[in-house]
Formats: sequence, C-alpha cells, structure tokens
Amino acid sequence: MSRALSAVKGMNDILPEEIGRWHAFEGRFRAAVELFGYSEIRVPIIEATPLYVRSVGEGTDIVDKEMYSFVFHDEPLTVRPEGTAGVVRAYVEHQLAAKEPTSRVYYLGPMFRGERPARGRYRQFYQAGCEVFGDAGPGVDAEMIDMLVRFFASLSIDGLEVLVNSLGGKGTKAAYRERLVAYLRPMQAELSEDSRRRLETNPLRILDSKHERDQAAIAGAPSVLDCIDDDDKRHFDRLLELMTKLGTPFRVEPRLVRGLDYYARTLFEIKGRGGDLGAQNTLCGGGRYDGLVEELGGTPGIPSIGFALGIERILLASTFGADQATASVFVAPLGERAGAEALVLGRELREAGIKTLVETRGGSLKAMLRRANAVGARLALVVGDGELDRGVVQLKDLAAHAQADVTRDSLVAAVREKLA
RNA sequence: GUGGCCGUAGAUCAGCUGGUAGAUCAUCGGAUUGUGGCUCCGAGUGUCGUGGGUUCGAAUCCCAUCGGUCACCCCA
Repeated sequence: MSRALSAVKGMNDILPEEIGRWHAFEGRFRAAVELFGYSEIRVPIIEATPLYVRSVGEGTDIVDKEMYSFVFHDEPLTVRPEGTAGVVRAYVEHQLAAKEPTSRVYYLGPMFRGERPARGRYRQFYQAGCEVFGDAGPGVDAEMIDMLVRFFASLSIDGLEVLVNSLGGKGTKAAYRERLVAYLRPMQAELSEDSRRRLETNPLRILDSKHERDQAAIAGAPSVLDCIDDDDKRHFDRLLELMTKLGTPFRVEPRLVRGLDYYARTLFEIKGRGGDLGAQNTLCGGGRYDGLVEELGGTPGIPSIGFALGIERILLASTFGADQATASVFVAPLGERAGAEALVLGRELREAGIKTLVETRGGSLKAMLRRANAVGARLALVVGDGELDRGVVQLKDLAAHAQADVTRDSLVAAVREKLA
C-alpha cells in the first residue's frame, strides 16, 4: 500500500497481533539466561562512532558501509549496529572488573545496519545476547553453546546446526592471515571481484564466500586449525571434549569466520532450517573476543565471550505460541443506565485482578455477544434495565451456554469461581 | 549495492491475446423491538503500489520509481 507516510525501508512495525510472540520470546529468553546467572544490562542505542570503528574494525562491511552514523554538535555518533561494543564500553567505563571476578550480562534490543532488506534481514532488527567477562574458558564456551542449543530446542526449533571453529589468539590469527594470503595470491585472477578486493582488506572473509568462482580456491585453502598455537589448540580440544560430554551436537567448520574483527579463539554459529526461515538462516553467532576489553582501554588480560541471536529469525524459525492477552470477562450493557453501570462493574472486576472488556459502544445484544466470542472472552455480563431494577447482573458462561442471575454483591466472587 | 521474480478490497488471490473490477475469508448489519460461536440473507470498502508514456480506451502493453521477495553480498 502506498501512503504519504510510510515506515523507513527495512524498518518494521510490530503490531499488537504479533507482539504476543515477542513477549513470549523475551520472557523465555530472560528466564533461560537468568538460570545461568546472567543479569540484564541496558546501554545506550547511540554510541561514539570510534567505539565501533575500533571494536568491529575498519575493513568490515559493518563499519565501511552499513552504519547509521551522523555528526551531532561536532560529535561523531552511530546508532548501534551490534550489542557487544557498547556492553564492553560500559564494563570498562564502570570498572566492573574491579568489583567482581567475573561478570555475566545479557541485553535485548534493536540494532541498526543499512543492508538491503530481505526475509530475516532488516535495517532495524532485534537481538538478544549474553557476554561473560573474566573467564578464559573453555568451560564457559561449552556451557554457553549448550545453553543456546537447549534454549532453541525448548522453542521447538528444528534442524539446528551448531558450527564451531577456532581462530586462534592474536598472534596466530595474524600468522594465518598471512598464510592464507600467500596461498590465494597466485590464484587471484580466478577469484570473484569481491574476494579479490578482500585479499587486501579482509582476507579471512573470503573463506565465507558462496561465490561459485571462489569455491575451488576455498576448498584447497590451508585450515586455521593447522596454524593455531598449542595454547589455542588445547583450548579448542578441551571445548570439543566438553561439548561431547554434554551431548551438545556440533560440527567443526574450519572455514567458519565472522564479519567482526574482535573475535579470537572460539567461534560458533547456530543455524536453523525449519519454519518460515528464508536464506538468512543464521540464528545466532558468537565467540571469544579476549582482546577487546584491553583494546577499549580496560584492564589488560580480561578475557570475554559472548553471542547475539536474531529475534526475528527465531520467531520465523519457531512455532511456540504467543502470550495470551485476551479478556476473561466481557460486559454487555443495554441502554444508557446500564452503560454507566457497566463502567462501574468493569472497575470492580479489574480491581479484583480480572481482565475485563466493557463494550462501551453499545449496540444490539446479539452484536455484543458476537463480539464477546470474537475477543475470546470466557464470561459475559449482561446488564439491562430489568437487571438494574432487580439489583442483579446476568452472568453468562459462553462456553457452557449457561446463564444465571447473580446479585451485585456476589458478582466478583461468582466471576472468580467461574474462572477458577 | 548488483541481478531475477512479484505488487489487484483488511487477508489470500482471480481477472485470457487492452474496453476503467470479482471470489473466498474476515468485518459490520439483519433473520420475533434483550441472548453468541453453526446456518441463511444483506452491506461496504478498492485513486488495480506510485508517476509518466502508447492508445479512442490500460489492472491488462512500455519506461521510471517505490515496496516486497529470491540469489549474490552480508550476517542476527
């Protein structure tokens, strides 16, 4: 539909009819991660642009072309494209490292990236994520992945696929990068245009290319796992051992890389298949970013790991039901006197904690009862002149097709009993 | 950002090789002036995504544009 005013491309309204599933998801997510000791942290949606340039990294697509950046009173600002950078900034700024040995936080909220929208990919999209600071793993790594797999399964998402890899720490990451470039350079003529450009800017990303021209080159590329040092290797092997012990399904994918620079060591991604999920089937991505706290000015040596999951994608991939918001009681008044009384009745019921909808528009009784059914009410209260004169209300059990007059005084109790 | 496909009532769609619109569901009303979910009857709504062009005449052809979607890309 074309209107004079419409939402900005790639940004969507979440309407009342859909919000139930969002609430359901949010509730389940909070419950699931709080069980593991995570506490919510809320950080601003706008941060200084250099924060993202330094953490996500120059040469990444996010920083190079997808950020909503602007200058406000001479200050370069960016609407957050991801959640980790802001959380790390807050962790460093408030010196949480000095207050507790490890910190576990989670967040929930909108992120913004100027990509071309498609199913499961929007310019304003919602992520939920967790971060753990101060634990070098690999126990947390395994616990975190297992937590996610179980959480997704509880949401009845099928076809889950867990991919894990290790990029190695700072030193080995750089060494591998050189080795990869040395391998690819001789065959650069055969590579796709994008990959040729990335050879200079971000060679690791070439491994992730689905371009047909790149497949042969990628297949023969040296594996990161052959380049990582002994420490990294021990960490990774222990992670796999723990996941096996937990029974968490996984697949080692040596070509798994991410589009953000801060990752090091453990890297994982969880994909889904079912539901209405389209081509954008990565439900969750995460990994270690051991050097980031120091990079952003925090205490050196504080390790960290985290993940972010895409809420829209989870909603597309799953079938769990919405939180119900329908009214329990529908009040149908006939006439003006009853209309006034209906408001009073409604107030009494709500004060007793009963979800009540008063038909303030009036109309024929037939129409009102139809509406009572349509909104999913369990009980209807019919009030007309006859009832008012007798000091009663007609209490109707919609499912049972039964009705009885109830005195005004005993109404709340009678309704309670019916709903119990 | 590049390329393909699509865009008709609130929703899903029909409308052949051009003669200015229909179905189903939903909505609302009615079927003894106060009793519902089924049934029956009735009603309404559309600048046929938008703008321009071809034509006596376009939802139907052409161009552009916007939006959606798929692939690339990217990633959640």
